[in-house]
Amino acid sequence: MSVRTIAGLAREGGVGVETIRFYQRRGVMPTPERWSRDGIGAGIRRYGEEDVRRLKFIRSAQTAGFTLEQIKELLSLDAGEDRARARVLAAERLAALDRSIADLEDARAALRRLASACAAKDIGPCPIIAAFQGEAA
Amino acid sequence: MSVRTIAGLAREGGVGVETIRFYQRRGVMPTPERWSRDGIGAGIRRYGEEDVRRLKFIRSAQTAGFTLEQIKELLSLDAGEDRARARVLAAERLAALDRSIADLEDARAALRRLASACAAKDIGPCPIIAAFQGEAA
DNA sequence: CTAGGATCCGTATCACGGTACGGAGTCAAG
DNA sequence: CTTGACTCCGTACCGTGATACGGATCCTAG
Repeated sequence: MSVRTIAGLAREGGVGVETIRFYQRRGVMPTPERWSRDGIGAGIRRYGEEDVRRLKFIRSAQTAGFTLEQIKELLSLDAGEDRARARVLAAERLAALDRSIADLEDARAALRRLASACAAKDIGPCPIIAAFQGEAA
Repeated sequence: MSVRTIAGLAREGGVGVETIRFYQRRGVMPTPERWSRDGIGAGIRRYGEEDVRRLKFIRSAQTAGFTLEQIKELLSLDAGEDRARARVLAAERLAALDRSIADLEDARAALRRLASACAAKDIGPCPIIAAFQGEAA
């Protein structure tokens, strides 16, 4: 299983074929040469372990909140060994991540309060709006 | 300051005028009647405290990850006092919120590891890709 | 009463991350 | 050597949440 077609790569990465083609257009996944054994036709592109790793990296980085553009930069930095820039990107994303987590935790707390308030009494309006007021950033 | 124009409402809510009009089209903000003192022209829409609260609620709910569609439903439930449905929505969102927070925390841990690994040594490729591999959901 | 801002409204455009479609080329099994 | 699945490619379209534009209308200060 060291060489696969685009469908195999997609399966291993847990994405659709179209998504990989989309990533190729965006420059975050490489577009390997077509490869035909007999040299007659144009052949079909083949993908290896490296591509699987790259695809998994992309999906991970996405859950960390990186955009495809940032991921592209990260990958090119990795290749180019520009460590300073990579550190800056990582630090920025870390700060953003901290903010996002804090926001979500605030939201969760507010929503929890709302849910118990709503469960507590069965008459009158559910205090959804009231519970959220003043929570805004 | 109990009556304001759309620009005033936008300012208080920390959004643009166009955003409010967008919310009106989406049905999450009301479109009050035009109001002219002399009854001659069509007049201009006026907004009050209730609208400010509603707008703030929308922004808060958005940071909790609700979509505009869900917010619209939440607001209509609040008006209609359908507590059971409101609880279901809240519970669903709470679960999704927990998952999101866990994802972000995982990503943060991975990124932290990466950042220190990258800072530790100044030779060779920055282990960005390596650090993320295997972290994928 | 006029000049200037604001407002109103429809419609267009944007960014992001995909998803879908259709026709032509390619490959592998029977 | 045909058949059927898969690939390649361009291009169109989708949902979400805005943001921009431009002409008509409206309001208010001077």
